[in-house]
Amino acid sequence: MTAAEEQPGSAEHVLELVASGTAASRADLVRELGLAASTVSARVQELVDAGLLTEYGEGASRGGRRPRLLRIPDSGGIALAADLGSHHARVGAVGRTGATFDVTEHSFDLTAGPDRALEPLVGRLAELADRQRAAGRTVRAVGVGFPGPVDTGTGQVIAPARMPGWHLYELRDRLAERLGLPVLVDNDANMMALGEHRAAHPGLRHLVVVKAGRGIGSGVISDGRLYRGARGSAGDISHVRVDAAAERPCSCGNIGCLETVASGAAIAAELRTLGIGVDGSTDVLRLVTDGEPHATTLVRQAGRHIGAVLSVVVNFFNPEAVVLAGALAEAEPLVAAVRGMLYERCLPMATSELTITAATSGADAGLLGAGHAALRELAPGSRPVPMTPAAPR
Amino acid sequence: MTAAEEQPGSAEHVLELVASGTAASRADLVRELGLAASTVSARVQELVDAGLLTEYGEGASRGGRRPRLLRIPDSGGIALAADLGSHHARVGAVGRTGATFDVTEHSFDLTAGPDRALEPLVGRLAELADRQRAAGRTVRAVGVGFPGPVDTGTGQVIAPARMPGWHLYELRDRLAERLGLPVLVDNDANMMALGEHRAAHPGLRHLVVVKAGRGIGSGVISDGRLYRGARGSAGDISHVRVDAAAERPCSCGNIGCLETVASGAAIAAELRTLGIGVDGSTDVLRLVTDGEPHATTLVRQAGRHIGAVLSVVVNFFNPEAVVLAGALAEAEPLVAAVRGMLYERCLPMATSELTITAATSGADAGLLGAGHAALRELAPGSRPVPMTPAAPR
DNA sequence: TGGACTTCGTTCGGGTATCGAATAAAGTCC
DNA sequence: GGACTTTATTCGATACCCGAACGAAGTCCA
Repeated sequence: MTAAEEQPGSAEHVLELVASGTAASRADLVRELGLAASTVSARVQELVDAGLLTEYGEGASRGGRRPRLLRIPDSGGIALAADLGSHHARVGAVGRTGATFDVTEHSFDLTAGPDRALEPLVGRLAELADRQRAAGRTVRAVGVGFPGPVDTGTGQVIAPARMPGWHLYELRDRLAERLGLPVLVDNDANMMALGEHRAAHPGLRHLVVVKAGRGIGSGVISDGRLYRGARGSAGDISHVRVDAAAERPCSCGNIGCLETVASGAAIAAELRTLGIGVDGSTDVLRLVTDGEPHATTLVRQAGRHIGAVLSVVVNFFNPEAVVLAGALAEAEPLVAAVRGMLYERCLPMATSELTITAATSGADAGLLGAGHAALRELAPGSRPVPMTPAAPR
Repeated sequence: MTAAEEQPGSAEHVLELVASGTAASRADLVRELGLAASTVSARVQELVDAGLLTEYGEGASRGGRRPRLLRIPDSGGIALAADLGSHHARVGAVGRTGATFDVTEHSFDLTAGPDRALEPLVGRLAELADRQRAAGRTVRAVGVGFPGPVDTGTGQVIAPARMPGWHLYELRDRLAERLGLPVLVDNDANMMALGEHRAAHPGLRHLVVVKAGRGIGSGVISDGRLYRGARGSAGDISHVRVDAAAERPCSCGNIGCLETVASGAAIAAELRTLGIGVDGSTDVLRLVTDGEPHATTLVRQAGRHIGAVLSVVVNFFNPEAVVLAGALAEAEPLVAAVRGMLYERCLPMATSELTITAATSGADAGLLGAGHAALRELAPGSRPVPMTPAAPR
């Protein structure tokens, strides 16, 4: 069972079941969807005709006629995806199956403001699109994860800390205009949550994905869908007050935020005061894996702080899993510290069946989520623009 | 627009729109449901025939034919509701309109264990049922709010603190058996959340209702529906660690929980050490309204502690409203302290349109929620048991 | 080796829910 | 007193889904 709660039998639902590997034949779909075999047969035929689904031979018999296997052809449509960080960008293509193609990482300066940052990004994406088209794949949409708040209704960036010039920038529309493709923009932690959910934990209904990198953010999956909250700011744990952060001023204008003691940026700053030269959170990670004691201590402490905040979240939200993503999540001490804190502080009922783990899709989680979201939202189960003018509901 | 996300046009949805006052005529329903007028007309006719909906004259013209007003007759079915506390029980009847009838409060000892507590409860409910039937109303179901964790699947109580003998007690089935009616049991904070949502804030999608009484609990409405989390323990904020609680042992077996410094029980205990005789949280409330300085200080401090924990919840969950319910919520200093804490600590984005308020349905919130939930779940829009064998889905 | 049974998939007739147009009823407004 | 609104119902037309029947392809065992 997939977690998504769509109309059973919608084209999107069928594609998702096949893409995720949950269903590989019409008979599987009948079981998963709970619809009549005749209905499924008709729906599948439509999708095959539309080129969104392909048959490729037959599977093993289970005591009767062999099933005719279904697959999603990557030629049926891919999305370009970009996972933006403040100083780097990861760019690649994502197919409906969850496969990624042609993933590259570039250094790239978001803090220079939209005017300076947009060009290189558009350039990378346009080149990627060309290469994908040359490989015979249809580019249907673009998904972008941005390291700051995004108004998903308008596609504008909202008051990101430490990134002057971006406030109210219409990132979605500008990219769409330049690339000639529909674009979806969302917060990077939300994209990661979507990616980890689809790639590593489909089936889970309630999931919190924490991104611990230069900054700290989290994306929330509730009832199998991304939860954004009233104003789209759900998932923020970065600006929770932590006693250990005392009076430290935070980029948000408040004091004592979690971010000031547990983010990659904070740890790097602390290491620099100790005379250890580090640049970003990947440097911090490297020091930890090399066994540098100060870095290890600081990372472990960061994990404790994050765990303390998450203990409130886990008691309140009672998720099935907490996934740690971002550069620092690759540091074992951080994961261990979070685990310890959660098991110590949370109610047994909340942790007894809780999975606490590092992201399995690793650095590509954000990319996957962005690509998936774009395909789902912008390239639904039919040709470019369906004739029906967006059913009034 | 109501927040509930049901099949548009389901009998339940229609009844809810009428009950909440959102729709008062067929034309209103057409607008709200987005269905064709003919469809709505047919559906309404069915409901009128079934006695679940009544016409009562005509409304004001809006420039054309006058609408024929629809109303939910309370004779169409009510639920018995009980809001249980550790030392008292509030019992009453709830109609589909949200009206309450014949509400009474009894002292009653849950801590004496199920065998001693069940009889009086059954007695009260049976008497109430008799009176309601004598008044010409059909009793369709029973809803019960229990002050502790409940497995809503089985209707069993789960390991409640300080209430020996209740673990795994099949409260739902025992009551159903004794009363001869379908029974719904859930945690009291959940019931309160449902009640406040329906009665005071329909239309809001994301809502946290905090019950501050003898204990502290919260109920969460997400996407217009009660959110229970993976194992049904969502909404717990009582056992979050608070620095001010230091090493105080908590009923949950851990130390330093919010409950040990901010619950009515904790405040009462503290007052007793000061030589002030108090019994329950209503006593505490009385002292505060009388201006007793120690009580006021303690309550204000409790508000700060609760607010500090809620600030994490508000940042993370980004609700549209935080509603304070339970006895202590009637103390102004507590509400003020929570407000202050949230505005000070949360992100502006999370609080700029956040409503923070005391429960408007007051002491009846839990009753209302229990009644509503029972009617919704157990007495859907038709006669006792529909012929269709619970559509396989 | 050949039936009996299983699994997979399609075809086809029928049921149900909803829609839209036509119609009627009742009122407002100038 | 007509022109236009709003409300409500009636009546085919339609889309969607189901179930039964059937065909196709395989397994299993005597």
